[in-house]
Amino acid sequence: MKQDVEYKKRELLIEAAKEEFLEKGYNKASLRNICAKAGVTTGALYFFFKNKEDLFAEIVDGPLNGLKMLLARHFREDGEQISELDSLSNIDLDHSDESDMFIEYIYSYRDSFILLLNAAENTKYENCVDEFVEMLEMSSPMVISGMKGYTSDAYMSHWMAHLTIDAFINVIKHIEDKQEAKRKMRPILTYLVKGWVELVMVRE
Amino acid sequence: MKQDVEYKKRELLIEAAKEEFLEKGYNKASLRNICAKAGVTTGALYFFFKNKEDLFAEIVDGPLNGLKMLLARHFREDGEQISELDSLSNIDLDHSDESDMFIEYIYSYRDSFILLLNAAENTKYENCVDEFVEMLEMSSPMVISGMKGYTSDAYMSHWMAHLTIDAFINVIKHIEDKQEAKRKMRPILTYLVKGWVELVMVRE
Amino acid sequence: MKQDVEYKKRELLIEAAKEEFLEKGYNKASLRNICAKAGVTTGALYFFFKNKEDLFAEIVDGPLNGLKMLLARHFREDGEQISELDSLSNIDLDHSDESDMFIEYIYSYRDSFILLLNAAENTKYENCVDEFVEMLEMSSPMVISGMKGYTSDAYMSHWMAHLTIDAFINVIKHIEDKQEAKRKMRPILTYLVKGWVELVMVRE
Amino acid sequence: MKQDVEYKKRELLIEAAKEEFLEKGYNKASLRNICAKAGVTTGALYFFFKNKEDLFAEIVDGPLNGLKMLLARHFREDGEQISELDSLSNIDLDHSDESDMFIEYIYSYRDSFILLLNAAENTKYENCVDEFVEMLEMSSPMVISGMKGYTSDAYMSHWMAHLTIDAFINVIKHIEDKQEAKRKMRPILTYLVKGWVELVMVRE
DNA sequence: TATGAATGAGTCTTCATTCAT
DNA sequence: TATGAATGAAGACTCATTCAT
Repeated sequence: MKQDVEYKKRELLIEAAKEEFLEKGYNKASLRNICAKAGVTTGALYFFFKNKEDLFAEIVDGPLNGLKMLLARHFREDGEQISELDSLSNIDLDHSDESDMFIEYIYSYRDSFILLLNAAENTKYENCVDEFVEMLEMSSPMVISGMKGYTSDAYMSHWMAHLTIDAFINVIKHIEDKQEAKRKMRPILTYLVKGWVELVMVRE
Repeated sequence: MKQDVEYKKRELLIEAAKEEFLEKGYNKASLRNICAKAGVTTGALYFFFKNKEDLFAEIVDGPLNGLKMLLARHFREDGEQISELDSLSNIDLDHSDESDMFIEYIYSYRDSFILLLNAAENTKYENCVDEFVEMLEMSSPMVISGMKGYTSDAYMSHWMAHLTIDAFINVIKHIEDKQEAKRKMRPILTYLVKGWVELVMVRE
Repeated sequence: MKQDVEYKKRELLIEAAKEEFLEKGYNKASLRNICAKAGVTTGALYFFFKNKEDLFAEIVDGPLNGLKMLLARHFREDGEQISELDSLSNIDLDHSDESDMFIEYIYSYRDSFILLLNAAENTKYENCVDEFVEMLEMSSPMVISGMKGYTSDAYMSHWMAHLTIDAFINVIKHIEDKQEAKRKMRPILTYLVKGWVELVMVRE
Repeated sequence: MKQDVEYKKRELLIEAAKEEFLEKGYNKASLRNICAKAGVTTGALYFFFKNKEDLFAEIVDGPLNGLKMLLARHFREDGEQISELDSLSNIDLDHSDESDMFIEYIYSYRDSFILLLNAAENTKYENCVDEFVEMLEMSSPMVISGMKGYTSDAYMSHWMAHLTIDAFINVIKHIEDKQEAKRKMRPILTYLVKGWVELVMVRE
């Protein structure tokens, strides 16, 4: 009973924080406002969270790590799969399933990801996008070098990684409906895969 | 003599402001700090500039408008050129010259553009990128509808515009050397043009 | 115990504010000074009060509204009483009791009223005197038109209202002792009532 | 020629100052604004006027002193006249001519007097009204004591002086047209004179 | 758990005034 | 005469954070 109430206060704070951070960004967001919105006192906030950054982290950290793990696993499996191919023509250009999975995951925490993308300035998360770019960028040489007769162009690898991540970000930011997002993502991804093949892969 | 000194103070303020805005973003940038860095009193800043936003604008507005005008002219000319084509195969995939010109212009005010891209939150410029996306997005239907037998896919037009602008932004943000930037931009642009042709143009 | 101390700080702020506002007027009054006088930090003031105007209002609003209600009731009763008269000669020229009552009320918040009269420039209260003039001015036609054979001169009504209110204001401003104020007010009021009868009432 | 231009600047400053002081009051009036309105630089203002207070004085001091002198002369003559009376019934209740004269004078500098009445807070002129009250208050005993068998009630003398001055002030503040002002003032003055006779004069 | 009073450094901005030119 | 750059103190107000209770 008591616990319910207490738990609720924490939840209320997090919901209020989401709103405030989203509306004003990390810096301009006011803890006072958040407390007021949540109908809670300043002190209470500091019972549940260490400080402003911690409050932000609480909203954002879980989903972000989840996505990182998902991606890491994806890249691992991708590497294993491709290393079994022996011809360029056998590459699977259709990545709809993976794309759908990512969208599925991200959209179940869309609030948090929107926060990460739009309201994380002056936070340790402000460059989190770069991490994803880097993960993608790093994975491609491993994948490609697994193929006979091919090596990857470092620079193009970087830029394709950027474009790919940006494509996801654009979808996440501007399309609210999950199914719609999946649908829109697929053709874009097909185009991007062609980019990887044409620009990044170089015949030795 | 005197004039030199006076002129210098304004310049010093602008230089200090660039540094501070870049380092902390618009919001967190402190006018006190800027004045201190410039070796000037608070009042002096308010002699030269109306307020914080005006100081930021002074750094950023000129270059931004210049680019807008450059782009507007480009799109106009592009439309005229293409409308004379009568076959898809005649489309010029090489946009190196235009690309070089944009890079050339942007890099002559790179400080300002970096500020616009990284430090314009809570400024009237915070969505300036969207304007460029929109300009590009809007220009493509006009260009394509000028070609016999083709029409443009609205959604893909939007996403290609996004990717194209993002590509430029990535270069501007991460490559310091102008010539290097030009060199890197060319193949990316070629790839992007292919995207426009493949994804956006639809046979009627 | 604790409560005493906390309560005191708010009180201290209000007392310091009264002093400062009185001495310098609303505009020139400095919140810093007020806090210093009260031995409190700037933030504390903003915990208790929303802003400068709110601090002023806190001192002044209650007493002012009280007086308005008192007057409203007085005018209502006055109207009822007089409407029962049928001859000018029956008008009661002695308003000592009402006068005493108003003085009594006002002097129990004299600080606040002095503030309203001398230090409310640039405040929403700066024209509060006019409101009282208007109340008085509006009430007289109602009263007079209730009497057979008489109507009121609009212009004289306005000026008598002004003089009447001014008479009270002069007393409040310059006489510190409540009993003294009552005593001084009475003959003045008698004279003023004669003015109402002679100048404002017109035989139809 | 040159002098014309220079003279004009001073005039422009004074006109701009009148506007600004009237609109914002002495404190809130900004010298910068005044200079801007006048199309003149800050330095120029300080060539013509010593400082803010001096600028205000320049607008207000002449008319104010003129009125003081007018009043002083009036009181002197009044004293001489009345001292020749030997009966209360011979007192002239009609002061229209004097009233008209004061109104005439005041309205030829109405801007300045409005400034004195509404915008002189924190100025050495902020209590100038009191001076007039005092002049009037002081003159009446002299006048009355010149009459056989009468003496004046000090307190009532003070309050009648207040009411009389207030009556003028109300007219000046709220009636724009000079002739209208004269007309409105006359009956009020008649009433006030009766007050002086009834309340202030006491049979020995 | 939670309160809420209090901190104090910090924010942007405005101002009357000065002074070398 | 007049400029206009520069001063520097002061203005109201906000903030994340702390702590005795």
